[in-house]
Parts: sequence; C-alpha cells; structure tokens
Amino acid sequence: MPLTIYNSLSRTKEQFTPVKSGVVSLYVCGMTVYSDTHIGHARTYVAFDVIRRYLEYKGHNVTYVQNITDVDDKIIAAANQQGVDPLVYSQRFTLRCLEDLDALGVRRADLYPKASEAIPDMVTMIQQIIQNGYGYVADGDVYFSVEAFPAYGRLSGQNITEMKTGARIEPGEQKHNPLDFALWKKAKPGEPTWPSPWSQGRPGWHIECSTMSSKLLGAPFDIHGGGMDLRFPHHENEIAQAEAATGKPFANYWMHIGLLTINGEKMSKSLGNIINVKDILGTWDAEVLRMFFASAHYRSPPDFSDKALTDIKKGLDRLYRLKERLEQHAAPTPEHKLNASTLNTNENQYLTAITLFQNEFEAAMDDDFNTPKAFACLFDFVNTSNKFFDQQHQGHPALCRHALDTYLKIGDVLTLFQPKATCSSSDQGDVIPALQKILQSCGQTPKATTVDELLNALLAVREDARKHKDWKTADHIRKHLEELGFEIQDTASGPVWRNK
RNA sequence: GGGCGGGUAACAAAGUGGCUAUGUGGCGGACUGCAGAUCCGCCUACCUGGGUUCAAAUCCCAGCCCGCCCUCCA
Repeated sequence: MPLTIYNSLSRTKEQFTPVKSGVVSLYVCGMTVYSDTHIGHARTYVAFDVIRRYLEYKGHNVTYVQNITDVDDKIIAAANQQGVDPLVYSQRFTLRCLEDLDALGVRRADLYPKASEAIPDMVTMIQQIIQNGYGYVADGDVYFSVEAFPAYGRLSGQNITEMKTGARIEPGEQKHNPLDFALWKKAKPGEPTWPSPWSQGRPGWHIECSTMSSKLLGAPFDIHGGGMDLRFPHHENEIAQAEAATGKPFANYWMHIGLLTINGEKMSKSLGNIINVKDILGTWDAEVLRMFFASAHYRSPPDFSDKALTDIKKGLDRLYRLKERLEQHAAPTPEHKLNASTLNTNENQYLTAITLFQNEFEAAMDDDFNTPKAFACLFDFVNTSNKFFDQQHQGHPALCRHALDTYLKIGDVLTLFQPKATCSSSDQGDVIPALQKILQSCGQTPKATTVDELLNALLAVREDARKHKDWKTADHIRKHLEELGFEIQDTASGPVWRNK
C-alpha cells in the first residue's frame, strides 16, 4: 500500500515517492542548545521518531539528519552572562539535550551536524546567493533580497505585498526591504566570529539548515520537518536560500508538527510554564510520555495535563497486560512453523485477527501517519486477544508467539515496549527487606533473599489463608504488596503478580 | 489586518456520503470471598443556518466561536 503524506507545501495529502527508491532522506530542524530539552521539543522529536520508525518498517533505508544550532544570539547572551565561551557553553548543552532525549527513549538521528562546524559551507552558499542575484552586501552584513525570489511565501501561503504592511526595519539594519533577512551578520563585540569575504562575523540563523541539509542529503532531498512554528519564517527562508543558491528544488515534502500546549495554554517563558524533560521524567515514566506524544496525531496540538497523562498511563497498562499475557503463552522462539490446518476454529479466527490487525495498522499509518487510529487498532487487538484467551485458557505456543511478535513489532513503531532506560537497583534493595517484613508480620521466617522468591512465598501464604477463608491475612498481604508497587490478581489458574 | 488549522458524545481524540472508531471516566451485568484484571451492555456525538443528494456529522455556501503564525521559538 502506498504511503501518503500531508505536504505543507501543497496543503494536500500526496503519495510519498522518495527521490531514490528504497532510500529516504529526512531532515528535521533541531534544537538551539542554550537550555535543557523541554517537553515541546520532546513532542516534536517523538513525532519524528515514530515517522522514522514507520518509514523503516515499510522497508526504507532512512537517513535522519537533525541539526544542532550552536551559534545563536541566545547562546551568546547566556554564555556571556556566565562568563563562558559561547562554543564551550553550547557544547555542554548539546550533550545535555541529547541525553535528555536518550532518557526519554527517543532514538538518535543518524547525523547531528553543528552550525559551528559548517560555517565555510554557509559562506560558500551565501556567495552563490549573491552571485545569482538574490543577495546583497551592506556594510559587512549580507541580506537576502526577498523581492528577487518570486516563489517567496509559497510554503506559508503568504504574499509579499501583504506582508510588507507592518514589517519594519530595525534601527542599525541596512536592509533594502523590510522583509529581507540576514544571511551574514558583522560581528559585534563579545561574539564568536568567523572570517568571510564581507566581514568577521557569523551566519544568520536560517542559512545553516539550507546548507547542511543540501550538503548531507543532496538537492532535492525527501522530507524536511520541524515544529509548526518554524514554517514561517524559518522554513520559508530556507527554501528561498537553498533554491536561490543551487537553482534546484530544495525539499520535496514538508512536515510540520502541532505544537504542545500545557493545560490549554501555549508553553512560553512569559507564562513561566516551560517543563523540562529532566524534571518531568521524575513524575512520569518515559514510556507514558512517549505514548502521550505518539498517540496524538502529529499535525494536532496535544494538550499536556495531569489528566491526559493519567489516561495514557492507564491505557499503556492495558497494552502491557496483554503483552505479559501473550508472553506467558508464547513459545520462547519463533521457529515453530504455524500450520493453519492444525488450528482449531478459535485459533484460526485468532490467526486471521492477527493478520487483520497488522493490515489495519498499516492502513492507518499509510494515511499520513494516523497514529490515533493506529492506537485504536492496537486496542482492538487487545480486546480480540483477551477474548481469545478467555475462550481458550491454554493458548497455543506458536500462535501466541506469532501474535506477540506482531504486537511487539507494531508497538515498536509507536515507541512502545522499549527497555527501561534506568532500572535503579537501589529500589530493589529497599523492596527486599520490605517484603521480608510482610512475611514476618504473617508469622513466617523469611528464608528467601530475592524479590521473586519472596513474592512467591508471600503469595503461597496468602493462598493458604484464602483456602481457610482467612480474608484478613489475605487482604493484608495484598494491600502491602500493592503499596510496594506489585499488582496482585487472583485468577482461575492461581495468583499472579506484576509490577504496576 | 494577512496567513494556517480547528469546532465530534462526561473528557481526550480518529474517521467516513449510508456500515461499532478507540482510550479514559461513569452506570449496570458476568466472573470473584472481596479487590483487580478480563468480557458483555448502557452513558441525548458530530458549532449554527441554508443548499446539493434517495441519503450529510462527512460535499458546497454563509455565519458564529477557538487556537496558532506573521518577533526568538520544536
């Protein structure tokens, strides 16, 4: 089935055809590294992580490039305030920001080109722009002449004459036209500088993306993405610069991610409601956050709230319960060949349901990465699977293996079922004495020393109590185990525990 | 003012010219010692007014309301 992508450039869904069959080049505007990664960044990069994973799922070889803006006004200001060299400062935050995304469980891009390392390429591109008649020099600064580029405004649906109203030339700027933007800025004192034919200075913000994307991915490349806020002026300017310099189309598909709000409000410094990834990971599990971002359609603005995260967490628990249920029944390795003729009616229906699940998931994702629908497919599969097990308690190892593999593969595209980034052993250390204490409170001498053994011992005591209708002891054990984060379920085939 | 995107049940959120979205929550039932899990049923869905159509929440027109961008922003 063909993948369709909503292209911001045409404002329609288009069938996706990469420049080179089987290979996809993806460029996403990355972070300006002057502060920690916040949940708005996380929203965008989880969205692209899913997009990248699905492209790979479809069999494409994806090259994912995400730039690092490490030359910028805000970095210079912050570094100067702390008396640190701006490049040292940005280097520090580059690491911190990438580590934040690691902790969130976002897969790394293939390449993270830095603006500071591509200055000569930018100078070359600016020279080309000037040579081709789209740029001009004014007292050591270089500007892009918007009027020279008739396609300007195509991406954002703006037209130049309308935009002129209201636009202003700041004092000290030598622009010919208020809409013109800087390609190169002559240095002011206290700024990092690089040589250029025009002045010691530094590049304008937009040029780094034009330069690094086309250098690394070619012209044109397949998909260029970023937050919705970058559509204008950043992406509009990127197109103008790159096409003015190379004379070739820049990027074929433009994808813009809906911006996160917090409790219905825009996230901003003035509102003081910026939440850093580092901080929120203390409250919410990385996987809950990823599912929250992944389950919102990428073009919609999700609203971050306690209620929303709580709802997601409960849904995620439901997904995990099925995973565990499948694991209990599945053959350890997928080598068993499934022979449909050996399956009973119930099993055959389930086999069909697995195929249907996969087909519907793909249909959803092929339709412009419709993740809300993909999650609906996942939950439908949970329901179907639970019904299967309710009807057939013994399962079927090879069939369940197949179901589990399919479930995990699809979950993986949606960033689910990933190994936990951190498994603090200190918690484990606290749990053991606590479990021993519960055993003692039931008049038992704890011999076991591992969590597993202790839990089994406790459940055995509890089962014994239940047999004698000693509900007080049974409830006492269950209550204390739940306080320690163990969920106890009495099932037809005996008690089962799982981590909450 | 210009541009972009929305208004769907208690909340969140997909979607389709006629066929159960889904998740969370609430109510009832099955199962349970109880709880949980699981299953089943239910909880006045589609902003307003016109139009097209055998049929529209879905297409068209008008209106009302909301968000975002136009300044740095993922």
